[in-house]
Amino acid sequence: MSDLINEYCMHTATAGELRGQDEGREVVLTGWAWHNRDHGGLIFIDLRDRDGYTQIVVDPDCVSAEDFAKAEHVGREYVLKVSGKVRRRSEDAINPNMATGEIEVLADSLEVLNTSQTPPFAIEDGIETDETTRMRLRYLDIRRPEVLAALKLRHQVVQALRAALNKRGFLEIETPILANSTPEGARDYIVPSRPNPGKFYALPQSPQQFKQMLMVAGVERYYQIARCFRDEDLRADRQPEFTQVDIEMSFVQGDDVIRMMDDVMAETLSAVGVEVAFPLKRMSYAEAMDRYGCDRPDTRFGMELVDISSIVGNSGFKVFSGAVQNGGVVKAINAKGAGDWSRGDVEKLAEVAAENGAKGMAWIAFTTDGQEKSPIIKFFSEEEFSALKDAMDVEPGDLLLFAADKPDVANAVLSALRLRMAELLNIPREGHSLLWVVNFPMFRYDEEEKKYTAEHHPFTHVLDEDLDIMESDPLACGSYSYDLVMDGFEVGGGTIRIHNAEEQRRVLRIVGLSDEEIDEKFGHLIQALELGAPPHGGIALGLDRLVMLLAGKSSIRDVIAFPKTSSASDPMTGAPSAITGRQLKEVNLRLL
RNA sequence: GGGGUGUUAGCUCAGUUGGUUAGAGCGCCGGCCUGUCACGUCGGAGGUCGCGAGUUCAAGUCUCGUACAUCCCGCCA
Repeated sequence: MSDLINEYCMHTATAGELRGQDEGREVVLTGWAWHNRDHGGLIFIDLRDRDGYTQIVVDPDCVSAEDFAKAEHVGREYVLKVSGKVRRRSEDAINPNMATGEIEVLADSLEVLNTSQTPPFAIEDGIETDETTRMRLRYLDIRRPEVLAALKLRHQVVQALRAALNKRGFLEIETPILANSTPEGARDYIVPSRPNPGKFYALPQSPQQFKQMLMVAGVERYYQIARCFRDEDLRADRQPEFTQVDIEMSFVQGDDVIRMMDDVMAETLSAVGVEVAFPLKRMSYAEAMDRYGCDRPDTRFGMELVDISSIVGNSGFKVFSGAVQNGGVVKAINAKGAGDWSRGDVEKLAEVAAENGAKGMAWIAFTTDGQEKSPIIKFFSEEEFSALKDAMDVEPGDLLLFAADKPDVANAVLSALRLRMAELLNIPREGHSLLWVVNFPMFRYDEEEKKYTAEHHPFTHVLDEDLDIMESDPLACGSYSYDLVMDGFEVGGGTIRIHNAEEQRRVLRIVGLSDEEIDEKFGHLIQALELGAPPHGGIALGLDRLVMLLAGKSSIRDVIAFPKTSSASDPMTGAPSAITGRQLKEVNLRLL
């Protein structure tokens, strides 16, 4: 393989591969001039390609006067072809900070393949240039080693996943990009159909229905590196188009897919040098909510939520006792190391609580010199306060933060505070922590829409033991569902699907569809289930997020070759842009 | 749709209570330099302070609006 890198092209070696053992080799290198150090009578050019860089020495005794003159005028990012001999550097000239620092290439000829304007930002790691500028000239940005490294890592992850799936008998199959609008879920990107005036395709939010059809088709094991589209507002970890590793398999039940993915992920992470203990730990959705207030907990640190409703539920502090009496809970976290914070700094945290729906945020500080500070201690009896301290494992230097509200609000508030405190206290979060969060509830109740919706999606198989209570008590139904959580991010999610047409109808009725709507919108799916659908299930990995975390980046833009800005535009190409009146007319559209 | 932050030289930033000709580092251009590797050294150029209004004798600085970027909430089955 490595020999083939230097075939079919101008160079005979890459700038990053030369070492001491290559001494004496006659080589031709091509690449970009990174630094040009002109000493008057001797010129050093660092020549960079995608592998690394090598120092070129241009000595007037070894090249023609013409080539030496060319070398004097080589600017940043000039494209060069250099022939010469690999030479071991003298001891005092060895650069230990450079992979190729033991050698240099003494040029015997130099050709400028192309000149370059001076780039607006340095082509090197660690720059702080505004992202818009980098994205406008993304091809320059990708020349920077750290950006290219992220794309290389992405490639390795994809290849490792493919290898792991291939050897387990999965077939890689492509599904349509021009698909149908889905009635529920995110907003679709829509594409007008010229031969069908007034009708539109939708770009797929995921190949969900197609992959289920492939199972009905008898493919048995399928995967796809699938581009997906959602027309919703962006975030650091959300782009309008993103990539899922979409996986589906037949004749599975229960935790079969989880067990398969444990092996696939073990092989994939190992291939990129990340060692994690497999099989991964599993945690029920209920336990994740209870301990972390969140269905995608970052388990690299503690500061877990503690339910203290039974301790303070009858206390004199009306906020706490009132919350419990109204069916709510009182939970708290212990932020160790924040006990000496100023009152002002603590009160600022209340903003985080408020953003997440809290009406206020109670706190108790235990200073390192043994004092207890808080506006609320006076409301507790000695027994209550003592039991509280026991429950929260209090020591001097601790700060307790409380949330008293409906369970979902209290969880959301403390989950956000937990993450914020980890950040503010610089709690170490090195390495990676992966786990499965399993058994999500099948339904949740949407207060605004006044109806039930599917927690994962309406194709999820209800737990066998809950099938009988689906209509009578939907919220009590569990499901065969699993999220792969890594470092506090959902990097994958899947379910065992419904393969029984009648169960599928029942679920769709519960989420508010009439029989007519079911036939209209999901008729093809129901029919497929009626034509011999095997039991099946699968998962989709968020490739961008997975690679982002493995690359240690904080935005998926850093692991996408050509990402979009937060307004979903591309500064390089200018997309999206206006189209001509003729184009509009051809697809029967008129702008408002 | 809402909130926070930002926008000054090619890049990263500073710019005091509103007050003379808006600064620095890096980069760039020119000269010198045979062992540098963030080369060194001497000299030089480079600005519609995002855009538009307003207040004022006077606006980079204050007010309002707006554009773009970024983070978050809503949204993302």
